[in-house]
Amino acid sequence: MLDLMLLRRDPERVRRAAARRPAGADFVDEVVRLDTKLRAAITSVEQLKAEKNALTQAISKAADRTAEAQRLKPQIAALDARIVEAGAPIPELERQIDAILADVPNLLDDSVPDGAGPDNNVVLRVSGPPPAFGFAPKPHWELGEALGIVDFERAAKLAGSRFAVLRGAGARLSRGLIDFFLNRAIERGYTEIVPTYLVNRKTMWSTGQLTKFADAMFADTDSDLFLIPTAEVPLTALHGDEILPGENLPLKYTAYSPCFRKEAGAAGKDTRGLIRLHQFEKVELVWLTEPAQSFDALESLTRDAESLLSELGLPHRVVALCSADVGFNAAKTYDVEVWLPGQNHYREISSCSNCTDFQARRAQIRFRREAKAKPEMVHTLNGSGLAVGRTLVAILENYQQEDGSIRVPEALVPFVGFDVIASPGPA
RNA sequence: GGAGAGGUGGCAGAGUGGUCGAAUGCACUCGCUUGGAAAGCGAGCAGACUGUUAAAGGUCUCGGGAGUUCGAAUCUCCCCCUCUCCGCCA
Repeated sequence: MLDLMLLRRDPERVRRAAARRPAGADFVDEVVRLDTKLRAAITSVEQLKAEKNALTQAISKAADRTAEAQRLKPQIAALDARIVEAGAPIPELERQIDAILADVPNLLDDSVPDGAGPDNNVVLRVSGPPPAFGFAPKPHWELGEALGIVDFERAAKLAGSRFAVLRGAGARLSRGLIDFFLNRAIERGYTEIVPTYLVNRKTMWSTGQLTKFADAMFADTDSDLFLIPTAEVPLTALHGDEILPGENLPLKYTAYSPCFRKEAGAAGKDTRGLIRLHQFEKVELVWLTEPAQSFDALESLTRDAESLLSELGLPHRVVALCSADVGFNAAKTYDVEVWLPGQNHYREISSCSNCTDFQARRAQIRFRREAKAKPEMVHTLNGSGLAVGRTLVAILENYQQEDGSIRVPEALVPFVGFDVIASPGPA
């Protein structure tokens, strides 16, 4: 949520920044108009209430309260009527302002490149040339099914399309990756969390997932609980409605979690393979920082994600998302993309975002610089470190050999207990 | 699932209709004291909005919402949450 104060004080600045988004800046004038009316109404109500409170106080201080109450009743009743009248427009004005602001995306950072779509994203660095193969590399779904370690047919039987079952060495590879990712995060100073995988509506709203733009999430309407689409939600909201001591910042959290997404807007996209499923595994990285540190933190967070790919020997690159591609919550986003030789393109494997104070304001995550200082909003950042399924895809495709077997990246061998996958197992 | 208890400031915990944004204790901040510390003493210490150069001042908040009343932390109703006991269970 944008800062209404900023909108009041400097609507021109908000207008300029918001205009860079496809959503545009039309809301600015409307919000300013509504807010001006709202504040006028509030001011008059408060003045009238002050008058009424003075009379009420007079009663409580009177020698004969009953008599004084009788005497002042008509005046108080008159004030009550005026309070009701002056306050009548307030709920509707607040509702309108909230409804507008709730769906306005975060303001982009100045460093975000302009662009109309993914083609305008800027490649910042490339880890190295993609490896050359002495044969035609296969896509991971062919490799995985031939080895018997990925089973789409039985997953469809169990749950439908966009699900996969891992078997034997595939399952162990997935589990080993989770362990590897978590260990590396801990080594880099992250605190591991086992969060809830279901969250309530308020939590989901507070991290910006519940907007009119959001694809529907899996939910239990009976209890009004939502399956998390990413551990970003519980990790970011962990300190919601709290005021943190400034010296505790930055806070760095990591968590493994399953992620559930309906993918309602992705019909027909990535229908084969493990790329886009209703259920997948991910290790998430989240930072809470002081405002001045958040953009340095974004660089650091992105390096953390990249380092995992480097250690696994997976070719990758980092791109800065352009103005049209940065998501609702973020002021700036770097995507880390891994090379998939079986499909001959780069594919997002981690999306690292600085959400500045946007989620913090929704979730009310604040900090105090010093003991008596006024609370300020923290900045929140998140990124995958990494998406487990997509890493598994990258390993299958990059480490495939001509006979269809898969070498296990050296760094991962201690975590999975074998160095080649030639059959489903026992491996 | 059954029965009961309870939600007050960072924590503990008073407060059952007015002078209560709220006693007291702990924690915390500053000062005094001290060679230094502890103890002791003094002062401060909730958040939001409004207002102002800054302030003063004002409004709201005692889980959330609605109501009774001139006046609600306190009374009534609804909702949410937590805890205890019993049952069941990974």
